[in-house]
Amino acid sequence: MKEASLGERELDVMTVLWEIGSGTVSEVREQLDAPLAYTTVLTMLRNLEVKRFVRHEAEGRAHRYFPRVPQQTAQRTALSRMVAQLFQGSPQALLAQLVDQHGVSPDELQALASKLNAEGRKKGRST
Amino acid sequence: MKEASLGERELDVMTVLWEIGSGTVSEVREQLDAPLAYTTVLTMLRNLEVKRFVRHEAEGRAHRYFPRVPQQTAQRTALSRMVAQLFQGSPQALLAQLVDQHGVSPDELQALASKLNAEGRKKGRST
DNA sequence: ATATTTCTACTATGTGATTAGTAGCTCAGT
DNA sequence: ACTGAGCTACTAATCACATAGTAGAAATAT
Repeated sequence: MKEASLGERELDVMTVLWEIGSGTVSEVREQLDAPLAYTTVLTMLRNLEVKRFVRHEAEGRAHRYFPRVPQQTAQRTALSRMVAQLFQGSPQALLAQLVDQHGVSPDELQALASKLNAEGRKKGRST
Repeated sequence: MKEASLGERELDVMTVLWEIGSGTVSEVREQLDAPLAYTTVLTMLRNLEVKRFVRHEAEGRAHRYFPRVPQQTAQRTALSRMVAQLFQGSPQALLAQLVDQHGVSPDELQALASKLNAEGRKKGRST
Protein backbone atom coordinates (compact mmCIF):
# COMPACT_ATOMS: atom_id res chain seq x y z
CA MET A 1 0.00 0.00 0.00
CA LYS A 2 0.89 3.63 -0.37
CA GLU A 3 2.91 5.07 2.49
CA ALA A 4 1.18 8.41 2.07
CA SER A 5 3.47 11.12 3.34
CA LEU A 6 2.62 14.52 4.68
CA GLY A 7 2.97 17.80 2.90
CA GLU A 8 4.39 20.90 4.53
CA ARG A 9 1.12 22.43 5.62
CA GLU A 10 -0.40 19.10 6.44
CA LEU A 11 2.41 18.60 8.88
CA ASP A 12 1.68 22.00 10.39
CA VAL A 13 -1.85 20.89 11.02
CA MET A 14 -0.74 17.60 12.51
CA THR A 15 1.69 19.43 14.76
CA VAL A 16 -1.12 21.52 16.16
CA LEU A 17 -3.22 18.45 16.79
CA TRP A 18 -0.36 16.73 18.54
CA GLU A 19 0.12 19.79 20.69
CA ILE A 20 -3.44 20.32 21.76
CA GLY A 21 -4.46 16.69 21.70
CA SER A 22 -7.58 17.25 19.66
CA GLY A 23 -9.41 20.13 18.15
CA THR A 24 -12.23 21.44 16.05
CA VAL A 25 -11.49 23.22 12.80
CA SER A 26 -11.67 26.58 14.54
CA GLU A 27 -9.37 25.50 17.33
CA VAL A 28 -6.78 24.17 14.95
CA ARG A 29 -7.06 27.25 12.82
CA GLU A 30 -6.40 29.49 15.82
CA GLN A 31 -3.27 27.60 16.76
CA LEU A 32 -1.80 27.67 13.28
CA ASP A 33 0.89 30.21 12.63
CA ALA A 34 -0.13 30.79 9.04
CA PRO A 35 -3.34 32.77 8.52
CA LEU A 36 -5.40 30.27 6.59
CA ALA A 37 -9.04 30.44 5.65
CA TYR A 38 -11.42 28.38 7.71
CA THR A 39 -12.31 26.25 4.73
CA THR A 40 -8.67 25.65 3.99
CA VAL A 41 -8.05 24.15 7.38
CA LEU A 42 -11.20 22.12 7.05
CA THR A 43 -10.06 20.76 3.72
CA MET A 44 -6.68 19.81 5.14
CA LEU A 45 -8.28 17.97 8.01
CA ARG A 46 -10.57 16.15 5.65
CA ASN A 47 -7.62 15.20 3.46
CA LEU A 48 -5.70 14.03 6.50
CA GLU A 49 -8.68 11.98 7.44
CA VAL A 50 -8.73 10.33 4.04
CA LYS A 51 -5.07 9.53 4.50
CA ARG A 52 -5.99 8.18 7.91
CA PHE A 53 -3.72 10.48 9.85
CA VAL A 54 -6.65 11.82 11.83
CA ARG A 55 -10.16 10.76 12.72
CA HIS A 56 -13.10 12.77 13.97
CA GLU A 57 -16.06 12.59 16.28
CA ALA A 58 -19.16 14.69 16.10
CA GLU A 59 -19.36 17.33 18.78
CA GLY A 60 -22.58 19.24 18.57
CA ARG A 61 -22.77 20.62 15.07
CA ALA A 62 -18.99 20.59 14.73
CA HIS A 63 -16.39 17.89 14.30
CA ARG A 64 -13.63 17.23 16.74
CA TYR A 65 -10.49 15.89 15.13
CA PHE A 66 -8.03 13.54 16.78
CA PRO A 67 -4.58 12.51 15.65
CA ARG A 68 -4.58 8.90 14.70
CA VAL A 69 -0.85 8.57 14.50
CA PRO A 70 1.35 9.52 17.43
CA GLN A 71 3.94 12.16 16.76
CA GLN A 72 6.67 9.70 17.57
CA THR A 73 5.63 7.54 14.65
CA ALA A 74 5.93 10.47 12.32
CA GLN A 75 9.29 11.31 13.82
CA ARG A 76 10.45 7.76 13.35
CA THR A 77 9.37 7.62 9.74
CA ALA A 78 10.83 10.98 8.87
CA LEU A 79 14.12 10.21 10.59
CA SER A 80 14.47 6.90 8.85
CA ARG A 81 13.77 8.39 5.49
CA MET A 82 16.26 11.11 6.14
CA VAL A 83 19.01 8.83 7.34
CA ALA A 84 18.55 6.62 4.34
CA GLN A 85 18.36 9.42 1.80
CA LEU A 86 20.66 12.13 2.99
CA PHE A 87 23.03 10.40 5.36
CA GLN A 88 24.01 7.26 3.50
CA GLY A 89 22.10 5.17 5.99
CA SER A 90 24.39 6.24 8.78
CA PRO A 91 22.69 7.52 11.92
CA GLN A 92 26.14 8.52 13.16
CA ALA A 93 26.54 10.87 10.23
CA LEU A 94 23.26 12.53 11.10
CA LEU A 95 24.28 12.68 14.70
CA ALA A 96 27.51 14.42 13.86
CA GLN A 97 25.78 16.92 11.63
CA LEU A 98 23.15 17.60 14.26
CA VAL A 99 25.71 18.25 16.92
CA ASP A 100 27.78 20.39 14.65
CA GLN A 101 24.85 22.38 13.45
CA HIS A 102 22.80 23.03 16.54
CA GLY A 103 25.06 23.61 19.46
CA VAL A 104 24.36 20.45 21.34
CA SER A 105 26.87 20.57 24.11
CA PRO A 106 29.19 17.70 24.94
CA ASP A 107 27.64 17.73 28.39
CA GLU A 108 24.27 16.97 26.96
CA LEU A 109 25.73 14.18 24.93
CA GLN A 110 27.40 12.72 27.95
CA ALA A 111 24.25 13.00 29.96
CA LEU A 112 22.38 11.14 27.28
CA ALA A 113 25.10 8.55 27.05
CA SER A 114 24.90 7.97 30.78
CA LYS A 115 21.17 7.74 30.73
CA LEU A 116 21.41 5.17 28.00
CA ASN A 117 24.01 3.21 29.87
CA ALA A 118 21.72 3.13 32.85
CA GLU A 119 18.45 2.20 31.22
CA GLY A 120 19.84 0.86 28.01
CA ARG A 121 19.72 -2.85 28.67
CA LYS A 122 16.11 -3.12 29.74
CA LYS A 123 14.44 -3.45 26.39
CA GLY A 124 11.09 -1.75 26.93
CA ARG A 125 11.22 1.98 27.42
CA SER A 126 7.94 2.55 29.22
CA THR A 127 7.44 5.67 31.35
CA MET B 1 13.57 34.81 -3.06
CA LYS B 2 12.11 31.38 -3.18
CA GLU B 3 14.03 28.72 -1.26
CA ALA B 4 13.16 26.12 -3.87
CA SER B 5 13.03 22.79 -2.13
CA LEU B 6 13.58 19.34 -3.51
CA GLY B 7 10.90 16.79 -4.23
CA GLU B 8 11.26 13.16 -3.32
CA ARG B 9 12.56 11.99 -6.68
CA GLU B 10 14.63 15.07 -7.20
CA LEU B 11 16.39 14.22 -4.00
CA ASP B 12 16.99 10.71 -5.30
CA VAL B 13 18.71 12.19 -8.30
CA MET B 14 20.79 14.53 -6.19
CA THR B 15 21.79 11.65 -3.96
CA VAL B 16 23.14 9.76 -6.92
CA LEU B 17 25.10 12.77 -8.06
CA TRP B 18 26.54 13.27 -4.63
CA GLU B 19 27.55 9.63 -4.54
CA ILE B 20 29.21 9.41 -7.90
CA GLY B 21 30.46 12.98 -8.00
CA SER B 22 29.13 13.71 -11.45
CA GLY B 23 27.29 11.86 -14.15
CA THR B 24 25.63 11.89 -17.51
CA VAL B 25 21.94 11.21 -17.79
CA SER B 26 22.63 7.55 -18.48
CA GLU B 27 24.98 7.18 -15.58
CA VAL B 28 22.53 8.74 -13.18
CA ARG B 29 19.74 6.66 -14.58
CA GLU B 30 21.68 3.47 -13.99
CA GLN B 31 22.38 4.32 -10.39
CA LEU B 32 18.79 5.17 -9.57
CA ASP B 33 16.82 2.54 -7.74
CA ALA B 34 13.55 3.39 -9.44
CA PRO B 35 13.26 2.34 -13.08
CA LEU B 36 12.66 5.66 -14.75
CA ALA B 37 12.61 6.50 -18.44
CA TYR B 38 15.68 8.14 -19.85
CA THR B 39 13.76 11.28 -20.66
CA THR B 40 12.37 11.43 -17.16
CA VAL B 41 15.83 11.55 -15.64
CA LEU B 42 16.85 14.11 -18.20
CA THR B 43 13.89 16.27 -17.30
CA MET B 44 14.70 16.05 -13.61
CA LEU B 45 18.27 17.07 -14.21
CA ARG B 46 17.14 19.96 -16.32
CA ASN B 47 14.71 21.05 -13.65
CA LEU B 48 17.40 20.74 -11.03
CA GLU B 49 19.59 22.88 -13.20
CA VAL B 50 16.91 25.56 -13.42
CA LYS B 51 16.70 25.47 -9.65
CA ARG B 52 20.47 25.75 -9.62
CA PHE B 53 21.05 22.56 -7.70
CA VAL B 54 23.21 21.18 -10.49
CA ARG B 55 25.17 22.52 -13.42
CA HIS B 56 26.43 20.76 -16.53
CA GLU B 57 29.32 20.72 -18.93
CA ALA B 58 29.28 19.41 -22.45
CA GLU B 59 31.03 16.11 -22.83
CA GLY B 60 31.06 15.02 -26.41
CA ARG B 61 27.47 14.93 -27.54
CA ALA B 62 26.27 14.40 -23.98
CA HIS B 63 26.04 16.55 -20.88
CA ARG B 64 27.84 15.81 -17.69
CA TYR B 65 26.00 17.02 -14.62
CA PHE B 66 27.64 18.19 -11.41
CA PRO B 67 26.07 18.90 -8.05
CA ARG B 68 26.23 22.57 -7.33
CA VAL B 69 25.21 22.29 -3.73
CA PRO B 70 27.15 20.11 -1.33
CA GLN B 71 25.22 17.36 0.34
CA GLN B 72 25.97 18.91 3.68
CA THR B 73 23.93 21.94 2.75
CA ALA B 74 20.95 19.77 1.99
CA GLN B 75 21.50 17.90 5.22
CA ARG B 76 21.59 21.14 7.13
CA THR B 77 18.42 22.44 5.58
CA ALA B 78 16.53 19.22 6.02
CA LEU B 79 17.64 18.80 9.61
CA SER B 80 16.63 22.32 10.52
CA ARG B 81 13.25 21.93 9.00
CA MET B 82 12.77 18.66 10.75
CA VAL B 83 13.83 19.90 14.16
CA ALA B 84 11.55 22.87 13.84
CA GLN B 85 8.55 20.97 12.56
CA LEU B 86 8.58 17.59 14.20
CA PHE B 87 10.70 18.06 17.28
CA GLN B 88 9.37 21.30 18.73
CA GLY B 89 12.60 23.05 17.85
CA SER B 90 14.56 20.83 20.19
CA PRO B 91 17.63 19.19 18.71
CA GLN B 92 17.87 17.19 21.92
CA ALA B 93 14.50 15.64 21.24
CA LEU B 94 15.67 14.57 17.83
CA LEU B 95 18.87 13.27 19.31
CA ALA B 96 17.00 11.17 21.82
CA GLN B 97 14.72 9.74 19.19
CA LEU B 98 17.65 9.00 16.92
CA VAL B 99 19.51 7.17 19.62
CA ASP B 100 16.45 5.28 20.69
CA GLN B 101 15.51 4.33 17.18
CA HIS B 102 18.77 3.35 15.60
CA GLY B 103 20.98 1.65 18.07
CA VAL B 104 23.57 4.31 18.47
CA SER B 105 25.66 3.02 21.33
CA PRO B 106 26.53 5.07 24.39
CA ASP B 107 30.16 4.50 23.44
CA GLU B 108 29.67 6.28 20.18
CA LEU B 109 28.01 9.13 21.95
CA GLN B 110 30.82 9.41 24.40
CA ALA B 111 33.37 9.30 21.64
CA LEU B 112 31.59 12.11 19.90
CA ALA B 113 31.32 14.07 23.09
CA SER B 114 35.05 13.73 23.64
CA LYS B 115 35.86 14.72 20.14
CA LEU B 116 33.74 17.79 20.59
CA ASN B 117 35.35 18.67 23.85
CA ALA B 118 38.71 18.42 22.20
CA GLU B 119 38.09 20.39 19.05
CA GLY B 120 35.05 22.24 20.26
CA ARG B 121 36.58 25.53 21.29
CA LYS B 122 38.51 26.22 18.13
CA LYS B 123 35.73 27.66 16.05
CA GLY B 124 36.58 26.45 12.56
CA ARG B 125 36.48 22.71 12.07
CA SER B 126 38.75 22.29 9.10
CA THR B 127 40.16 18.83 8.32
C1' DA C 1 -41.17 31.92 12.51
C1' DT C 2 -37.42 34.41 10.62
C1' DA C 3 -32.86 36.14 10.44
C1' DT C 4 -28.13 35.43 11.76
C1' DT C 5 -24.35 32.76 12.69
C1' DT C 6 -21.52 28.67 12.49
C1' DC C 7 -20.30 24.71 10.57
C1' DT C 8 -19.62 20.95 7.00
C1' DA C 9 -19.90 19.35 2.06
C1' DC C 10 -18.84 20.07 -2.46
C1' DT C 11 -16.29 22.31 -5.92
C1' DA C 12 -12.60 24.93 -8.10
C1' DT C 13 -8.09 26.72 -9.16
C1' DG C 14 -3.11 27.41 -9.31
C1' DT C 15 1.34 25.56 -8.73
C1' DG C 16 4.80 22.26 -8.59
C1' DA C 17 6.43 17.38 -8.85
C1' DT C 18 6.67 13.35 -11.60
C1' DT C 19 6.64 10.83 -15.59
C1' DA C 20 7.23 10.34 -20.29
C1' DG C 21 6.56 10.91 -25.55
C1' DT C 22 8.11 12.98 -30.01
C1' DA C 23 11.22 15.48 -32.84
C1' DG C 24 15.46 16.47 -34.26
C1' DC C 25 20.64 16.76 -33.94
C1' DT C 26 25.21 14.56 -34.03
C1' DC C 27 28.53 11.01 -34.23
C1' DA C 28 30.11 6.34 -35.58
C1' DG C 29 30.14 2.77 -38.69
C1' DT C 30 29.55 1.02 -43.52
C1' DA D 1 26.73 9.77 -48.23
C1' DC D 2 23.40 6.90 -45.47
C1' DT D 3 21.74 4.63 -41.45
C1' DG D 4 21.39 3.66 -36.70
C1' DA D 5 22.25 4.79 -31.96
C1' DG D 6 22.37 7.97 -28.47
C1' DC D 7 21.46 12.35 -26.75
C1' DT D 8 19.06 16.86 -25.89
C1' DA D 9 15.03 20.08 -26.56
C1' DC D 10 10.36 20.75 -26.46
C1' DT D 11 5.88 19.41 -25.02
C1' DA D 12 2.33 17.18 -22.41
C1' DA D 13 -0.37 14.59 -19.14
C1' DT D 14 -1.20 13.36 -14.50
C1' DC D 15 -1.19 13.78 -9.69
C1' DA D 16 -0.76 15.86 -5.21
C1' DC D 17 -0.61 19.81 -2.38
C1' DA D 18 -2.37 24.21 -0.98
C1' DT D 19 -5.83 27.48 -0.78
C1' DA D 20 -10.31 29.00 -0.74
C1' DG D 21 -15.20 30.07 -2.44
C1' DT D 22 -20.21 28.84 -2.49
C1' DA D 23 -24.11 26.29 -0.95
C1' DG D 24 -26.67 24.37 2.37
C1' DA D 25 -27.68 22.45 7.13
C1' DA D 26 -28.22 23.39 11.95
C1' DA D 27 -28.50 25.98 15.91
C1' DT D 28 -29.41 30.36 18.10
C1' DA D 29 -31.41 34.75 18.88
C1' DT D 30 -35.20 37.83 18.47
